[in-house]
Amino acid sequence: MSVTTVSHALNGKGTASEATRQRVLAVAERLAYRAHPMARGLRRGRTGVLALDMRPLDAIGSYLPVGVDYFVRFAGAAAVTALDHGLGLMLVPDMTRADLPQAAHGVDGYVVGDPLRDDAVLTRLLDAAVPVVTVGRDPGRPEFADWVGPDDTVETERMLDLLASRGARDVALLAGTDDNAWNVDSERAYRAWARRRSMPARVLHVPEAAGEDGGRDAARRLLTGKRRRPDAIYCQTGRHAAGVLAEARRLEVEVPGDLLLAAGSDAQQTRLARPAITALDLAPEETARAAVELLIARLNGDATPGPVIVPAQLHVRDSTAR
Amino acid sequence: MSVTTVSHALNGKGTASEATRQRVLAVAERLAYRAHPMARGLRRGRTGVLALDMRPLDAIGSYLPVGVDYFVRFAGAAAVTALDHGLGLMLVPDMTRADLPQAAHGVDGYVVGDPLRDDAVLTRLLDAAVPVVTVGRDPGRPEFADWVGPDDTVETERMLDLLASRGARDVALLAGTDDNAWNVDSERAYRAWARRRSMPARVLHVPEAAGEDGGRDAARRLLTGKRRRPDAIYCQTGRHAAGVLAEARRLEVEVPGDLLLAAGSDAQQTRLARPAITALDLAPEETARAAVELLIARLNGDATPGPVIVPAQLHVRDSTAR
DNA sequence: GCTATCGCACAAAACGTTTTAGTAAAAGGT
DNA sequence: ACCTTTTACTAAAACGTTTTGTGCGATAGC
Repeated sequence: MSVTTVSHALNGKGTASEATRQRVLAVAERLAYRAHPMARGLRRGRTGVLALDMRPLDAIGSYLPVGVDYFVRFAGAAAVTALDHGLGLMLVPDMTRADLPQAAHGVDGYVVGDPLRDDAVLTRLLDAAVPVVTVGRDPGRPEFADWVGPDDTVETERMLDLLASRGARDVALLAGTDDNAWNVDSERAYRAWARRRSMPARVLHVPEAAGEDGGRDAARRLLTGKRRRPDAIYCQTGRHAAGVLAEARRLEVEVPGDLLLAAGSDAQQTRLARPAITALDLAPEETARAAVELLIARLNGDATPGPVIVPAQLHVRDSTAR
Repeated sequence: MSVTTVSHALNGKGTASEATRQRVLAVAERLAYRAHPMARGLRRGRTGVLALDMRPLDAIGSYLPVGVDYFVRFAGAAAVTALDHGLGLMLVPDMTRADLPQAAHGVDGYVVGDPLRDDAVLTRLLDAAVPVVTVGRDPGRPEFADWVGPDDTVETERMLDLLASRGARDVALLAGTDDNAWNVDSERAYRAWARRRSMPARVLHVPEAAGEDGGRDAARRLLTGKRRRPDAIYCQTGRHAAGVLAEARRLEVEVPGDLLLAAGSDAQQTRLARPAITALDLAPEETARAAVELLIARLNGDATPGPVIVPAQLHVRDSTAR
């Protein structure tokens, strides 16, 4: 029996008789035979591996855009989804490094997390004609539609409406400094919302990396400054929110009594804080699944349906109780 | 110029004159040429990819042996270490699945997290003669020496000594139910320590998956049972400890006044709890680095130095203040 | 001046598949 | 009975490297 026949039988490709096909399958099963992945890859031009590049993985602990548990939930779900499609998922810590492992060039496609404006990694991949899907759009690339994520405008409005419905009349925004769609679109939505309600907009920018300390500093400025104290603070990140809460307590500003508090992304900090902090759960599992599936669709040449919007889930907690 | 010469020049293998070598390198640089990873892999028999299998990744959030942030820090550090050696790191959610991606068979070696006794995944890999390193030993395989992790006996004693030095005379142990080395060795160390001090051993087993609720239940039993209330509780997992703390507060048992509390693994729960909980930081980054490097040594045929012991770091916090 | 030795470059084989282009034999149509 | 189509299988090419072995001119040794 020729190798061709075997290959055909195993892949269901050629015109083999049912008898031979079964015979091949039986023997393959018995020998626990598996096609050598690299030989197959070489021929087919496919590795069977996707890459996940969520920024500074080497800086974990000190800095992560949307928190530690977001990453785990995302990476886990992405790996499982890839597995469901017979693919592997490779972690690429830092695409910008020159000495990228050989393997990083051999993957079939990339999922890139939270691109910055005109993101360098994205540029590199697009130039190399590598299929790529991002989580959140690149603010500098409006024409790039292969992204997955929440509709930041809608979600921001939803949260602001909640705060308003709980009595907030003067909401301050505590945003990050990264130039990504999340920050940009959320701030724009906030300003538009404020304008519609003739509410003066007040935005503070705190580096994501500043974490809880950054939140504390910002809270001090907002709560003790000369200007009238806001009756609600909306923080983009959960860690900033936790910092704000700690500082409010220190200043004896009651949450939620004197101040409503909410976060734009859920994290352990928001869940474990007392009072627990109302937050948007950005649905990392859903997002990861959608991203991997969009990427696979792209690989298969399926017509891609532009961006995939994954709705966030609003967890209303004690920090916004009436 | 022949392909042979180019290959030799790029890999520094053959006998090429310095002149040609430089010429090849220059052109390769200009064209941004990179050897096709799969073709290279096919020939060399190496993929350039390592696999990381830390149990049920699909169950993340609901269950993880040592917590969410342990996983991130471990995976991140492992990926970076692999990168430093020019290798990629693939996430394998579940080795026991039959439909494992092709790619999972093509990797050069495996890092397997916290094996259970006579671990099925480990058996499978060893049978297939795939190089593998585990995090923590397999309790059913004393002869298997390619593992990396803490010396659970030493660390347990260190923690118990701390509790004793802070006045504890009756320490209860709250262990997990997974049959892995961490649980097994810690419990054995605890019992030996108790015997040496003529202290009655009291061990409760709570499923890792039970999380904080499991900790609460156990605390209720320990603190309200007929038997004399212990003056210290040592929990293996941070989440159990957080549950114990919450229940103690509910029962108006003061921590650390009436009860000392410590955890065998650090987590956000232990850091964020009030009072913050004394815990062992199992040094995921160090461990990951050591595991990847041991695996690479194995791949290169270096004489492996048996298990690599990575000391934990003891974070003394308010839950064990005098 | 003849033969080893050496330095340099290259042709060809090998890695293990998939795919293309066939070739016989059997079946079908007139 | 002849031509065409279908069926069942296979030889060979291709994928892009690395490695092995070979060739050839130059230098060195005697």
